[in-house]
Amino acid sequence: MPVAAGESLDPARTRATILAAAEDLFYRGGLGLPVKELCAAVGASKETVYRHFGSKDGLIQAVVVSRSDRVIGKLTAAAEAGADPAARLAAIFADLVDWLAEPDYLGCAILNAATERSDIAGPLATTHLGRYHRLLTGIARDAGAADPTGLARQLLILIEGAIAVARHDPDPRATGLSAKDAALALLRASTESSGT
Amino acid sequence: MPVAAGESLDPARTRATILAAAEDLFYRGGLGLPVKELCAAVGASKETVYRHFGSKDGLIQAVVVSRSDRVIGKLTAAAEAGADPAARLAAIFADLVDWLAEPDYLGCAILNAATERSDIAGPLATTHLGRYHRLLTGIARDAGAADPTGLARQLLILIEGAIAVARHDPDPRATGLSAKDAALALLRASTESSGT
DNA sequence: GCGAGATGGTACCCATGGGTTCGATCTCGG
DNA sequence: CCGAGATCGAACCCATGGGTACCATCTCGC
Repeated sequence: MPVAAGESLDPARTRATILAAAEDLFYRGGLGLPVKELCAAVGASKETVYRHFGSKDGLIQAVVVSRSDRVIGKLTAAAEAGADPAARLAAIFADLVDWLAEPDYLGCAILNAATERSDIAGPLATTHLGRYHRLLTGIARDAGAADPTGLARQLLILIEGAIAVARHDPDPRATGLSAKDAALALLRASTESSGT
Repeated sequence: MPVAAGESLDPARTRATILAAAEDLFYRGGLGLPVKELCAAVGASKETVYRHFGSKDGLIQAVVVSRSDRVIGKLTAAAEAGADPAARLAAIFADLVDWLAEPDYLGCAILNAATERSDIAGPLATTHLGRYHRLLTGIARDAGAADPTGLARQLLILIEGAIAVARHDPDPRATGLSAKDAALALLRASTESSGT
């Protein structure tokens, strides 16, 4: 299915198609994927890819940014769903558990990219984790935690830890549930000691 | 400093030297390091490297196995140092904090390798985390936790989470300390609810 | 001192893969 | 209906890097 076969020949759409395919293929097979294979998968020519992204490094950067935006967006939505902070946190961890248990789960795409290409993805990973931490801090603050940023740091550690461990775990669901239990226990402990 | 310049020309020693250098260089720059550069760094010829390790993949495998053995060994020693379980756990996390704060800290070499070459290092990472979990389970059991394997899973998540987050954190020490606090809190909670 | 095995150094082979170029084709706005 | 821009496909260029071959040299045990 070529990018522009009988279709609208829309550059923006072409770019989006390539970006989506790259995001998927890079996640599944690593950033070492040859551009040629990406082209074959998406039915695009190398010239088109390089016209839209300049270089493979540019493509990698675009992929990571896109991924981070989507993850944070989805997370923000999940965090706004529940009424009380505990429920919102539980919702976030429930989503996490489901994700970890997916058969083609392969860890955090952003941190994976940072490992493979720290020059490009390292700073993006820092930004990503910063956004993540800010989001969790909001929840911790709403819950009335004594030290919101500290609790948020612990929650972030639990999330990323579960993401890392589940990848090489025979029972990823159990790992996710353990993280969830720990998160709720820490939230409880943090709110008990201070005022409601 | 060539491997066998005026020295003992001992194959085992040569192998160990190459392995140590590869472990260091792979950690700092990733597994993409050309064999040629490793040779230049250690003063060995490619022929020697390939005679000892067969292929670059063989070298990578040997490096990861070596690293896992050393980490588990060091950890076992740290876990046997303290008297009571809480102290042993605190010692493990204290070491962790120091490690995370090192200037050239770059995350867990084994999980990094698994990200770059899951075909080789993936199974080794699973084994590594299994060993880690077993070790923590021992501590949790000694501490009288209600669910030793569950608590151990949480502790492992905290450790690996801190390792992952600290890598892209402007304040890695704070991240390590947060993980330590969380670990001790979870240990306390887990032992309070059951009998001493 | 002498032969076997280990090593360094170098040159080499070749597959891979990023990036470019060019011509033919297609779509769309004017 | 026609030109501008987008696209495909394929050929091409070239740097990189894994792996091999060869040779001189060195060490060590006999």
